Amino acid sequence: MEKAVQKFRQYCQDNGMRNTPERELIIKELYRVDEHFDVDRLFLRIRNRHLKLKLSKVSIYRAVPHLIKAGLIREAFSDSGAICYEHVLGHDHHDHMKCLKCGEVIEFYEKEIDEMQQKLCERLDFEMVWHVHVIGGYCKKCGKINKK
Amino acid sequence: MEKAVQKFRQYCQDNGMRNTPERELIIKELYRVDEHFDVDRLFLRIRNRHLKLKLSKVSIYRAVPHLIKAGLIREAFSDSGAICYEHVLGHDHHDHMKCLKCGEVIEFYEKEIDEMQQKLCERLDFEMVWHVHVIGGYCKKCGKINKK
DNA sequence: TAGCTATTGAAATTCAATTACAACAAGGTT
DNA sequence: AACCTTGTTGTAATTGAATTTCAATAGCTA
Repeated sequence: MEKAVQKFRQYCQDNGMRNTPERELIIKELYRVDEHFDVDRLFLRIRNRHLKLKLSKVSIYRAVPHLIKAGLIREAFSDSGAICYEHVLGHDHHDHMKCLKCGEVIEFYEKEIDEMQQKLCERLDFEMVWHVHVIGGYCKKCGKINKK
Repeated sequence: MEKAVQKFRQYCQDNGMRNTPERELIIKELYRVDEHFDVDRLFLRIRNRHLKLKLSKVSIYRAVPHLIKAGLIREAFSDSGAICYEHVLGHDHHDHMKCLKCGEVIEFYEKEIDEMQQKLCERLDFEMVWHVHVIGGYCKKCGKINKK
């Protein structure tokens, strides 16, 4: 977590930005829990945990693009309208499955898929910056039966 | 195109729904042009082409889930807030690359990636219903130089 | 410490998408 | 063919995520 704060401080330096308590609070709360989150969820978490401090939701919205550029978080998938993010620091790259019934999110990593993707891009002269690979379906528990 | 209309009529029958001129108009305009589209773009296309007819945008919003279930269209990717759809009928499955500079959308299909994805799901006992695989980056034309 | 300017929070705004509701019409029933 | 049930439509209001505006505030550097 401290690593994340450090990295963001560096990012601020490099980009003529200021390091503010609000941003540090966001990053600390962000990295305190290793879960997918959207802006609203993170906002509520901060509100509940730091009752003394006030932090506007707008500041989180404003911080997100920087956090992404700084390499702290990335978009994971979107969930009923809101974008869900996840940690990057200390996490290997992975993609997601999402159960359409219970909502569970399963992380997966297939080296070979990633490699083929990379080769494909090279073949097409396409310089990949990011990719999203989400699989929707029914998890082991929810199975084929209750598709609803 | 007529095939699409037919298929939707069948879908209506099967689901106790009514076949209306509005829905047929949507499908016809939808299948007249083979392009990615979002609700707003489709709405404007219909408005401009059929000046005499009035069709509410809400009707398109309401039709979309049915068109998806009926197997006529599917979500392709989302583009600055709005969801983009594409034809399913008469199109092989494919995924998308999107140039971050010029916005060009490149369709790709890698049999092996799809197969590995399928195997992965079987291994995890996950019943895949859909998947999204979008690669963002810079196309051949926009190259590495002008990243913005 | 002064001062430039990035950052903040509150409120207003945008924009896609959904919902409420009254009028309408499709299509089976008599 | 008129009737009636009920799915569908359009208008307008509403939701909800995300962005913008703007005045007040506070980092940072000289």
